[in-house]
Amino acid sequence: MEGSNLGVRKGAWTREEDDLLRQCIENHGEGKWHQVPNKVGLNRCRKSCRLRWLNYLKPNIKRGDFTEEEVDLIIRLHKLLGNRWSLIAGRLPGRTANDVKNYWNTRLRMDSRLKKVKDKPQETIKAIVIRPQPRSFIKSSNCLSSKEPILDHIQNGKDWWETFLDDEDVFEKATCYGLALEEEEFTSFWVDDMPQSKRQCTNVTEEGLGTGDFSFNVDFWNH
DNA sequence: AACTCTCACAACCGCTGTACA
DNA sequence: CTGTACAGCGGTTGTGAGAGT
Repeated sequence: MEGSNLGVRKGAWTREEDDLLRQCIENHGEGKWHQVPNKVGLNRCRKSCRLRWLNYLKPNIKRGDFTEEEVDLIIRLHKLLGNRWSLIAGRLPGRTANDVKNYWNTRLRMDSRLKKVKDKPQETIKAIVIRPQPRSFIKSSNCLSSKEPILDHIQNGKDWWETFLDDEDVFEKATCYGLALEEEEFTSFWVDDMPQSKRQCTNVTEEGLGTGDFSFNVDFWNH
């Protein structure tokens, strides 16, 4: 049973433990966390290993203070998504869910900037969260529309975004999320299951943004 | 110098969702 | 359909450093 690992070490990680974990991930890759302790002789539970890697050891983790832009994004996303820290962190390259959560709990919860947003009259801010749902893409026209027929077009076993990047006039199906803050012209769009490194952020100029009637013009670029 | 308090961050715990037999 | 194992998430706690008294 989880949590009853008698004799498993707890508390702060040592440099040696970090090295063992890093070595294990480099050799075997991420995932299969339950096997990690045995593979390298780490006396830690799989949760502890996973957390240490994701929050501290993983390459590309950004250290240091959050920028104004990041803080602004956190506030906006939290207003839309609530305490869904992993989703919020997913929009902040190099930041972890734990980082965002800690930052929120220690510095932003009582921040005056939040109060400003909260105090705005309800009719001046309209946050629209497009829940995960299938959309179709037409690359050639840089257009995304729910009115297009959704095609189950799976090509050569590739992930859909691979073909999306390679080919012209490719229709693909995906589950996507969209966010839009009316008035402040903040809009973003991302696609579920797309690896962070390959995610495409978008500038979205919206027309008729509302329930069931989407018509986006999308500028794509790669990270 | 010694003690207390506060804050930021690391880590743990309990729970949920999912895959699979 | 049910039980089990696992990954992942959010809430909470522990801890160390620095500031204040």
